[in-house]
Amino acid sequence: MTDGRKSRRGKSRRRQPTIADVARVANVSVSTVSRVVRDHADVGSDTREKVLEVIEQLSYRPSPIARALVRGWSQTVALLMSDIANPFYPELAKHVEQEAGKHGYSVVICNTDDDPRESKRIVQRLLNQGIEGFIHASVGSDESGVLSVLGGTNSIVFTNRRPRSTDCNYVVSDNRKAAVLLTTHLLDRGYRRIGFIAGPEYATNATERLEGFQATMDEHPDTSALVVEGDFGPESGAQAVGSWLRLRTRPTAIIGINDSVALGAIGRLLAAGYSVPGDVAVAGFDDIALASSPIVGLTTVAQHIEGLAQRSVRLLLRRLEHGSGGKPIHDVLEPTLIVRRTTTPPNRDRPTKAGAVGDVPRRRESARR
Amino acid sequence: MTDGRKSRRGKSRRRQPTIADVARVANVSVSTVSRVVRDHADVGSDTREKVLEVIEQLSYRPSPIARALVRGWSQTVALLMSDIANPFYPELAKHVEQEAGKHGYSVVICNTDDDPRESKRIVQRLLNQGIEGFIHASVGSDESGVLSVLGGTNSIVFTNRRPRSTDCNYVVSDNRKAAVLLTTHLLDRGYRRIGFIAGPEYATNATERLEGFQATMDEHPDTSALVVEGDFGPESGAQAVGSWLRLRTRPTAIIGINDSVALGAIGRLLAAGYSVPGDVAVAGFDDIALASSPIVGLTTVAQHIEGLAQRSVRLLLRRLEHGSGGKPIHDVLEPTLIVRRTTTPPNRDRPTKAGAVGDVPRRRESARR
DNA sequence: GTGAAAGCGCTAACAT
DNA sequence: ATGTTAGCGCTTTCAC
Repeated sequence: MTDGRKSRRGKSRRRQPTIADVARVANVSVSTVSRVVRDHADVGSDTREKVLEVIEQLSYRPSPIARALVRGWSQTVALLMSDIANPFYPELAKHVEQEAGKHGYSVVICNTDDDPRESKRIVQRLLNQGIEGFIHASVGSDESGVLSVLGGTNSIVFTNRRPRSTDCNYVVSDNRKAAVLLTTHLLDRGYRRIGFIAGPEYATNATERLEGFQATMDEHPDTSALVVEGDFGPESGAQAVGSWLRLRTRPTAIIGINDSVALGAIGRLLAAGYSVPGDVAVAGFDDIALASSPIVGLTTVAQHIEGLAQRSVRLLLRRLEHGSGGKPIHDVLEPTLIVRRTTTPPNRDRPTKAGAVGDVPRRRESARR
Repeated sequence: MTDGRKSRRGKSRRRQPTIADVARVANVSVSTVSRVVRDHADVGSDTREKVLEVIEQLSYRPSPIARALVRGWSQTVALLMSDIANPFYPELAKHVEQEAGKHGYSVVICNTDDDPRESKRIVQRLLNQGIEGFIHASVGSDESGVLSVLGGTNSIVFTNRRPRSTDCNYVVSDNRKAAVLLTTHLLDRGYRRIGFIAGPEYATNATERLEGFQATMDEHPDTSALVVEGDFGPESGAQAVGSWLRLRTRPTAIIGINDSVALGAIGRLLAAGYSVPGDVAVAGFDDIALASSPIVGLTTVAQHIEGLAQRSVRLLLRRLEHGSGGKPIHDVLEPTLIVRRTTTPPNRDRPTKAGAVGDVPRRRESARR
């Protein structure tokens, strides 16, 4: 039964033309068509011409699945992150997607919720679906689990959060230094009692930032540091502020483990009637888009999200395509301090009377009503 | 040559065990293994036991590629959006991903930049990679192009923006009504001169909102409406405000086509020395997470992002799995007005003196310094 | 330069 | 209940 017209699955998908169809119509063999498609040499120019014509006419396109089956790859990588709702990640994802697209790869995006079991499951499922490579932007305690499922370290690069194992490929920014820059800035501005809203212990970017902060504070005996732990969401920023508000000796400046947390902190401060930066200065990390909005004008340390994304993708694809080329690569980018309004009080000698985020000299009395 | 040990490609990938390996070790046929794997009936419980054991032992996992090839599907769908950096989309994506994951599907996320040519290319590439279904959250003028590449309407559902063609499956919210609700709210609050920062004409959600706005304004002769067009980004909000600021008769309330635009508008207002809502009220659409932050407290109309996502996914999977079950489905969700601070001036009779976003009664004089 | 044929790893008739 | 076998659409030796 070489008819080839077996009954198909229930779906009445219009059958796509196959390489065999092209071959038949063009009156050549499938291998010739295959050669043409793959731009292989050894094809008579007139033959090639004709085949190309038929391909066009039938609007044939090679099946990626079949190709993947026989060649062993799928041109798809996955981007793992703890929470896509955290603004940092979409920005990262955007650039990852762009860079991967340039190389003909698609990107699957997955949330891990920082749950090790879930991460493992996700990786399994993705592997099952033929995903070849992974960019993990949120390693936490799931590291070894993921690595074991992957059966190695050659199809994954970590970014944003450095993995524990030094055996892995990763692209991160120098978080410790970022914290040093930021803390120094605050100290220079005269702040002495600084609150630090830390991240979870399993996240190395968080612990490195905390370390940089503490080291810097330790160098200045006349300062005092308050540290509370949170996750990376705005809520934990709000909670931290809530706990500090009850203290007699509140911090005069606050650092959030990232911009989202800082924003959460600011929200809570405003809600409680404090002005930022009039009463309390606030800063974060990452430089998400919102940080530069006049609404907030958040002082922060830029992570160069685009660079992180591009380098991660390139590194991954290199690994994927040229195999395990020797030692793992560790790419560490320089952070940049960006000073904005939330650490720049209008009058640095005394708190403002009415200050609030967005409060600046007025140009007119009012709008018409 | 049934040896099966042909020389593999350059990559020294550790060969994964195949179904044949399992069959050999377990001393059964491949079909039996296949049956076990697929949880098919007609397998002796002891045989099944043994096979399972071998599978475990060899840590065998069926190749998704081969499976996709023979079955014709890949368990992967794509989510198309104009710009993942626009906060609305990550929130949508998150829920889409969650819902799809529940059904064993992965989601590929792609940016179209609202570029018809690019959209078409993307869909082609994805199709080439074996993606089965599409959720298009940003149809614009690319509709017919995409549809033609897809060769039909059965593997795509539109959401967020209604497609032109009524032949398509879509899940959207009632944007016209949303605008009516919002405009009415503003009118009720006493605002008469209202600026509307519209979206591009190719986006139906934008035009529907505009239409609802204008219809409502038309019902009140004592009002005046200003409309400028923008895209969906904060920048266009800022620009619109910029242009209105030069007018003698500025709007006293502003509606952004979405929350991002509204935020951009607020930013510009603050930067120019106006207070929100003291001098100008501002509102948006969508109710992104940030809208509810105390920093902004943005009045908006909720789109119920989660519902949109869930219904879209379910509809798509139903279409994908049960084929073209009759007529296209049009799912329209009810919007909800959410009134917050940006349309609730502290004192409604006259503009406040020092008001600004985040300005509320203070509890203490100041923080210590 | 071109074609025939053997798979890639799996599923689904069709036997038995 | 289990095995045999013919493909899925493509790539890739190996002949001619």
